[in-house]
Amino acid sequence: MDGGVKKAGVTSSQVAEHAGVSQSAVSRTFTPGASISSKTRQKVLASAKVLGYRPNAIARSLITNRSRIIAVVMAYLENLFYPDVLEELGRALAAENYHLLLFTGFMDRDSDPVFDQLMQYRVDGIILASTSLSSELSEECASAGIPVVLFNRTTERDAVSSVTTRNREGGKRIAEFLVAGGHKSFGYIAGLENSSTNRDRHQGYVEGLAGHGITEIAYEVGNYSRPEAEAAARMMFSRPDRPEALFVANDHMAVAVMDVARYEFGLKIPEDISIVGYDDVGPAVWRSYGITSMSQPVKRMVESTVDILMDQITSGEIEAEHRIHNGELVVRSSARHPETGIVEADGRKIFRPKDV
Amino acid sequence: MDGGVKKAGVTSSQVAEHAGVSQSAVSRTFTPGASISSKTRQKVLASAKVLGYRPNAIARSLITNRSRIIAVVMAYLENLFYPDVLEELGRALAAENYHLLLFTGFMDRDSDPVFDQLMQYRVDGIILASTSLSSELSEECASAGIPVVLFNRTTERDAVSSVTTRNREGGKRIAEFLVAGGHKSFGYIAGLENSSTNRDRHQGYVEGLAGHGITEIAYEVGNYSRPEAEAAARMMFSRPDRPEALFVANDHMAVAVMDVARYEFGLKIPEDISIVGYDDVGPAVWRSYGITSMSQPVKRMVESTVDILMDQITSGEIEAEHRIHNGELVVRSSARHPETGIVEADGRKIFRPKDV
DNA sequence: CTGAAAGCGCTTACAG
DNA sequence: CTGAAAGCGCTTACAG
Repeated sequence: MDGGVKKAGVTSSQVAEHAGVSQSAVSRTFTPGASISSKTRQKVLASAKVLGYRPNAIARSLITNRSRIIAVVMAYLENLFYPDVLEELGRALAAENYHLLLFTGFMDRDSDPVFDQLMQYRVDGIILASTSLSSELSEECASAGIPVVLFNRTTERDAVSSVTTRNREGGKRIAEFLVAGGHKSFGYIAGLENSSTNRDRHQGYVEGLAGHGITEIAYEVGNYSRPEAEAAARMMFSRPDRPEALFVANDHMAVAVMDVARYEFGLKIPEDISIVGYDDVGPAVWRSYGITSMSQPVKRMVESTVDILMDQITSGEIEAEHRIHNGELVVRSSARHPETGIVEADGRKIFRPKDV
Repeated sequence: MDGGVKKAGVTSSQVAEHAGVSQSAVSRTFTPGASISSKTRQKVLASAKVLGYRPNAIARSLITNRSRIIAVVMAYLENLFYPDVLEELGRALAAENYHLLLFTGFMDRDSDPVFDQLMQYRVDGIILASTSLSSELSEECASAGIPVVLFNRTTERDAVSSVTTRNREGGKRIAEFLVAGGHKSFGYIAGLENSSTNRDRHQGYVEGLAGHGITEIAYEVGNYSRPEAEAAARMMFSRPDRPEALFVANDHMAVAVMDVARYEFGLKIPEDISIVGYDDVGPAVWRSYGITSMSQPVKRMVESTVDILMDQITSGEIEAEHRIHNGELVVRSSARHPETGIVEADGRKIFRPKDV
């Protein structure tokens, strides 16, 4: 009965003694690429097994100055896009033998304490995947010599690496789609107004519509939050000039907007109103919603993110890099279809106008 | 231009030199409760600020034998219940000054490599919040002297701490509700058949129905996966003896089942079929689904989990503890309402039969 | 309250 | 290929 007492944890010295070799030999056995004879190695491995030895990653970190830990800051996970990203990150980092220290659940912009924690753990890299964290934080990290990648956002100054999709082109594509669908009046429900994703998507939408001589766009703000999106939708649908076509800045909000449209205003989708979203995530795919939505290729975005990090960690060079991926406008049933421009690809319907 | 070069990181010795005190004094300044004069403390703090010093948590861990890291193993995040839990855990652990090392994105039962990682980082505690991990793993951890809490599941032998809700009572309550609603035929769509949640919910359901002389229950398996739940629903709805009332083992599956019912079989909910779920999470609340569902009090469950962990860490005693919370059957529109037993509480409709 | 010193469990030149 | 030794950046008795 040794239950209840925390085992001391067996050390390399104990293994060394048991195997009749030096502590160095034990260390080399567990260091890939270290020079060690197979015979010694076998002896060590055998003893390690008997004693239940595992190298202490903490001690290793201290001396190598590498923690093999990547911090991921993700303020909220309600939007299924983020859990998706997180799962993919878990996979990708594990494949590189890195671990994921998650910072989530604080809902503020007060990121200084977070930063402090990151620094104390000497993380090897940082992924900022939340739209509501300060740009300062990221630059602070970068200037501390820790590789940082912004996921799905950028900062004004582009001193920090980022991975995004062509949000402006996405907004524009959506405008083209809605115009091609024969809609006459347009609206936009914004996300966080000072986020780069919202800014770019909105700008592209405005430009796209302007290209067809349309300059009036009904506008409400949902701040990427479900309740706020509902409120925005109520405002939008109460307008005397309720638009025929609505671009909602992400799917998380679009779902809420559709529910308000159907169950509070009795609107039929897409007969009474066409709705297009962004992210192509979770509920967007479900039959109840079937949202026509710009996709963001999560898997490739995550790959790029980890790529940049690994590059910077191994090279020691921190040079800002910006990887921009392409999305597709996946066509489902939440918006009227245009007569042309819809093609089949990978079993999905995609909007690809000829002139693009 | 020092960009590109990883800064060495300033140490306590450097701060000591700068402040003209011993390295011990610096350490004491950053150790809450250590005996240090306010004067020395101020000097140290000033120097630390100038130099940008932060204690190295890795070095601290090595000597204190406390990493202040809790590992959370959560195989998949698709079911919004888990991101919810994760966010809450992030908050609760941060409040205790602990950090969250997340293991996710591997979709198998092969948890041995995970275990190895956990051990190498000398985590202070482990939360197992995924239904697909082996019971072995958890006992292995426990026997290694690391506090482990199973979240939302139990094992046969109850040597490992757990936090759950009364799943059997929940299943029973659902049976009572459906019987009270006047349904005559019943079905069940199971989650992972060997998971404790599924076993208990199913058992309670069966017992509850048996109490009313009902022993025939149409049965399909959805394994807590969306595509499998869809397949199960198709089987269920194709039966000549399609049940009037269906209990789906969690909301994640219930959403999929509702979509299949409505859009593939043209069934009206709840007119043609009543559906009840479990978890009371995310989409359950949305108007498109409005699922009548047993709630699991995530916040309180998380509090209990962190509580148990903190107790065991500080006391050094690892004694299995089982906390069981109560849920409520939250009544919405996915199932026919009984004439009596529905009460209002906290602005929600709850099913609470008198004789319970 | 303060400092000198030992030591946490490793990695890695260095010399053989 | 191997071992003795230094050292990573801290905490914490110990003595004053």
